[in-house]
Amino acid sequence: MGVTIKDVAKKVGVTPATVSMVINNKPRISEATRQRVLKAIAELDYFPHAGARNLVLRRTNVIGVAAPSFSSYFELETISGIEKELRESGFDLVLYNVRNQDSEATGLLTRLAREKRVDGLITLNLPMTPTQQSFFTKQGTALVSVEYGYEKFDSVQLDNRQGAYDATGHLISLGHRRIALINGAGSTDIPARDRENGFIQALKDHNIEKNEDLICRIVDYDQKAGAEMAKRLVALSVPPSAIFVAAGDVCASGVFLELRRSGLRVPQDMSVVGYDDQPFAELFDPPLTTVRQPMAQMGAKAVEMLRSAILEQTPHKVQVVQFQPQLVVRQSTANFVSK
Amino acid sequence: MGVTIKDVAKKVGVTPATVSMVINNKPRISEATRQRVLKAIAELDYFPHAGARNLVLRRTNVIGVAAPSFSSYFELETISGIEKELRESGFDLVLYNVRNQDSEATGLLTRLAREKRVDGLITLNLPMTPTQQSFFTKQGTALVSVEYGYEKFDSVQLDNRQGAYDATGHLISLGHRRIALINGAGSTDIPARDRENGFIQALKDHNIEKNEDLICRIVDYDQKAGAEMAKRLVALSVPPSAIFVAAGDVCASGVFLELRRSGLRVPQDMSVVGYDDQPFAELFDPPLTTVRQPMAQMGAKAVEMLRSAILEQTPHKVQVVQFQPQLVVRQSTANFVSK
DNA sequence: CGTGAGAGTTTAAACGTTTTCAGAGAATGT
DNA sequence: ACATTCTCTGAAAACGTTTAAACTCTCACG
Repeated sequence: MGVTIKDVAKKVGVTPATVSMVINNKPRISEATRQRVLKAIAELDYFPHAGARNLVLRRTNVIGVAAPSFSSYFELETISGIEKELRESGFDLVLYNVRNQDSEATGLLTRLAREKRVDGLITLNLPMTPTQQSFFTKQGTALVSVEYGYEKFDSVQLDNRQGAYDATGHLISLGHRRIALINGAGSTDIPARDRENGFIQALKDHNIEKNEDLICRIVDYDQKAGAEMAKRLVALSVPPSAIFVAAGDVCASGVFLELRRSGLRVPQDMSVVGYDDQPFAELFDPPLTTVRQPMAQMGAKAVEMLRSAILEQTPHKVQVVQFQPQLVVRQSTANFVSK
Repeated sequence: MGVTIKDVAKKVGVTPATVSMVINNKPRISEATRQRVLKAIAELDYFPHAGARNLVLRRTNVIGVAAPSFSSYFELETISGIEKELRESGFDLVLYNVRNQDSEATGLLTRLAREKRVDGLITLNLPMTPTQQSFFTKQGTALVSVEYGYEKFDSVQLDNRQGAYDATGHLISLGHRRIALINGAGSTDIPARDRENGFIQALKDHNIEKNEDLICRIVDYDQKAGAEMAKRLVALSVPPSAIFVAAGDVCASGVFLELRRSGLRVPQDMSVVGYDDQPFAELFDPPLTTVRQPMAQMGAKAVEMLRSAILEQTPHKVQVVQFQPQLVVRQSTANFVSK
């Protein structure tokens, strides 16, 4: 059915080896035959069979991207960056939606790697158990992790501590003293932990006492959870004057909804800061002050690191690159006014 | 480096053929050897090399998804549906972001197909030129198109006409007579054309005269374009009392912004209907009435169709499946009140 | 004219599977 | 005991490439 390298070889009156050398730009081919081969390739509309190539070259020019979901802006934007960068280096991208974190994840990813379907892997926002990690190191799989950091693997990280520190600092500089935090709670959620540390550090640096009543931890980062926590905070005998929703903008939207329901105005009655700078953050009423993360760049960087890890033959030296988030001040935060 | 089928054959004291038969559940293997082989496979941690398999089986168990962008909710949700369904049938998914519609797109997609990297292709929201189409038919590539319909290919379509008809009908039933339409304009944009037809049909069915001044066509479906058009509509000597933003919710958000800027309240002064039901539509102030499309289901259906197209050997019979959109009424629409 | 070098091409093995066909025993029937 | 059938396994070719090594020219040089 398909036209093979033999067909073009026969047409030109030459062996497959020669054709192969032309295709791969090998040096010792005369210009005359090169031209004839190229012509035949064009005429026959020949394309090399990727699978056959894999087999002998031991590489696929495919890299895998694994993430626990594709539904959030974070993943979307990062993947977009990855895709673009990959395209330019001639790689294909295969996507893996790794739902639960244990067996299934391992199964899928290791299958990718073991079956030699991919040359390398990028994990996105994906916590790995020690077992999983050791599998990949043992297997020698090239892997770079985005967001999470691991001892043995390259990673592209965000300075979550700093992001939270800046957001909190912004509120403090506006005069707020009672600042609530709504944050993620997962035990494996390192980013959430870092953000919390940044938050606490900012308070400490301004001699504000940490108040456990004002710290909310949620498991699902959705609108509903945000609304619930906002309700709880508003009901406190002395409610906060500002809320930092480190759990993300989606969650912050829930906070907005609940505040409106309670008749509180943003930012006059309550300042709110989000995290992520999702595209809709600007559409909020009022537009949300939030923390932007350079995701497309991170994706591109991850690809760059992965490529060099793949090409490298000397034992790999683990690299960590950290990106800085950026506070985007909009209209959901205002000076504190005492009542 | 990697452990091959030969290694396990040797360990068991049997030939590779036997191991292969065990792996593929071929019938005529004695239970005893089957067990020994399985044991050896587990002990050696053997996984078959995907590339080698491709080569002899002439199939990759990979399908490609091509879309002009991944940034919109539409693509995201559909891909999610595709991924899930694919996973269950043991396929991998490779993503192609096909930016411009001409040469590059053809190049990428045909490469995928010609190099036999994929068993089939799903195009998402991707108009194809006749040249591109004929390439795939000639090549015999299994392909199903989502959103766009083609004579020669299976497709999963949405009844855009009906969606627009319902949205418009909703506004009419609320008493609106001067209804504006903000719609896409691309010459290849069939969905936009269908929505416009649905809009016009609804007017006609209620004896409302079509008014060209109230029909806006935009090229970029973004916030800015939406805002601009809203501005234009508001400035009319007799402005509309309702706007149907068939170009999508993102665009509708621009309309919201502009209306607020002009001091007009939604829905008291202006009813607005969007299209897409993006997750943030519910976060609008007020929550947006819009048209929901069953994207995840469409993705799953596309996979199902593609799979049967791949497996089928008899000359393929083109199938078209149409899904119905659903109007989601929220608070951005209200009864018309004359001033 | 013999030798060596260099350029260009071919030969042949290899990559890791699957599968057809044949072959070796064991079981069955006569 | 012999032919026949059956069950299981092995041998070998095939899939479409790449590449090291070998080969064949042609040409320059002494």
